[in-house]
Amino acid sequence: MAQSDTVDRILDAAEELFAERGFSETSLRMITSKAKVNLAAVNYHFGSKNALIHAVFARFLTPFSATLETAFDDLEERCDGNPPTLNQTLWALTESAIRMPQRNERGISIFMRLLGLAYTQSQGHLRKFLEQEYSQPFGRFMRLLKEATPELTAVDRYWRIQFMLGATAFTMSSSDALRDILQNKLGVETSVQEIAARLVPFLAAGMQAPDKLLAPPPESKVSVA
Amino acid sequence: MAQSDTVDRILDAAEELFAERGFSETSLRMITSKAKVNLAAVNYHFGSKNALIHAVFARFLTPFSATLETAFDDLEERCDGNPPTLNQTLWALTESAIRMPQRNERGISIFMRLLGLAYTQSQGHLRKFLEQEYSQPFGRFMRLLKEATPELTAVDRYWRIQFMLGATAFTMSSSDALRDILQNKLGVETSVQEIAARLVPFLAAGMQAPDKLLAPPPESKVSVA
DNA sequence: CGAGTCTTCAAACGTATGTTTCAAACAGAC
DNA sequence: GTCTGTTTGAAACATACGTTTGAAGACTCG
Repeated sequence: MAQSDTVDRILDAAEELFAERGFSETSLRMITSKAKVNLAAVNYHFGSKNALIHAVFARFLTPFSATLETAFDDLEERCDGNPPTLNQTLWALTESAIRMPQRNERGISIFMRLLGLAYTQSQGHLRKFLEQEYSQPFGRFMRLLKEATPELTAVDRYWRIQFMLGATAFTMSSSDALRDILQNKLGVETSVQEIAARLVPFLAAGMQAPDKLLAPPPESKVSVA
Repeated sequence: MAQSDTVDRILDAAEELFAERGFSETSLRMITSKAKVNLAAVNYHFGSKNALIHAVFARFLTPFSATLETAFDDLEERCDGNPPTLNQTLWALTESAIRMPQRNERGISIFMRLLGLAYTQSQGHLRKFLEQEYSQPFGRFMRLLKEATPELTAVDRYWRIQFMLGATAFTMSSSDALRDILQNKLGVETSVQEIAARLVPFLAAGMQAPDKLLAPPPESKVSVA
């Protein structure tokens, strides 16, 4: 074990536990005992718990954002000049995620869940870290979305992007549990690829829905104030 | 102060702090000092921190589920015989949430955020509590969704419901933060009602999207395995 | 081999948490 | 007014946390 596989053992254990239980609900002692590593190793190798959290994200996000950049490059080249469609953009993102080399078969769903938690748990330091570390591919994705939906106002687009993010992060993050339920209730097996194949059309349809209604449909007796 | 307004002061403070910071990130000392109440009062009146969390949810959720039941009653009566449409069902839910009597103007958004956190933070006790306490209106909502989308297979419907839940829970659980970002970037104010008015069409369109694609669109060079 | 560096280990530190204790203050009934 | 049950108060409890320490171990390279 040349260059301390302690670091990787810690990262593996932390990644899994954070995804399962959240950040503040996971203690360093849980991580180190799952990783079969001494408690002090975390502070020795990473400096602090927060720095460990950052490292967990960086280990996945750095190669992923590289993959994503080349996928976007390919896409824009293929469309030469014309802006890529919404479907193409969403698929470029989805395929980049699916095709990332995974440490294990749960890799994607674990990471989706972590991303969801990052957005949801109010860990100020994490949001700051992600923003300043990965603003470029994120901004590029946003720009592609904008060009693919020129009919939307900036505000409408903003909110619909949030809805997409939510549906994706939520579904992917709990997809293990959901897959199990589905198998028990309906006797169906589902792969991450199939979930993505169902999710993308859902997102695209939502993104391109007709204008927002400011009130409930006319059939309804009650109106919104 | 006849019947101990201590209880309500604690509930108010807890509700607000939980929504702001999450459950495990909020200590009893923060709550009691914000409520200007002795620390021991929480355990005296509620028994434990978990029981306090349950009480915060029950205070909102119990009247809400009653409101929701009558909204569903109204809706089904108005449709006499025919199953309500998807839009009608979603709006019945949304309006019931919006029209709930609020303790203050932030009432809805606080509670939406709490619901999002409940789904998102894996607080086992909370999920168990909510499931066994409010399974009836939830089941009824699911049944209405099923009748409103007879064209979907059970599996498709299952996944799309997850997508809807995700978009909703995620958006609501970070809606304050998102609103702030929006206000800073675009200088727009957004009320919960407006978010809902944008969310419902998005969900309805996604729910009724054309059949899932099993592969990326033909323009794409890469195919899913 | 042995000096020097990097890594592990057990133990402790200081702090914060949820919960308990028990006496004091209070309320309403007689 | 006094008694009884309920509510508050300050303090302590036990436990868990992130982090630090300093010595022991392992490894590299001359």
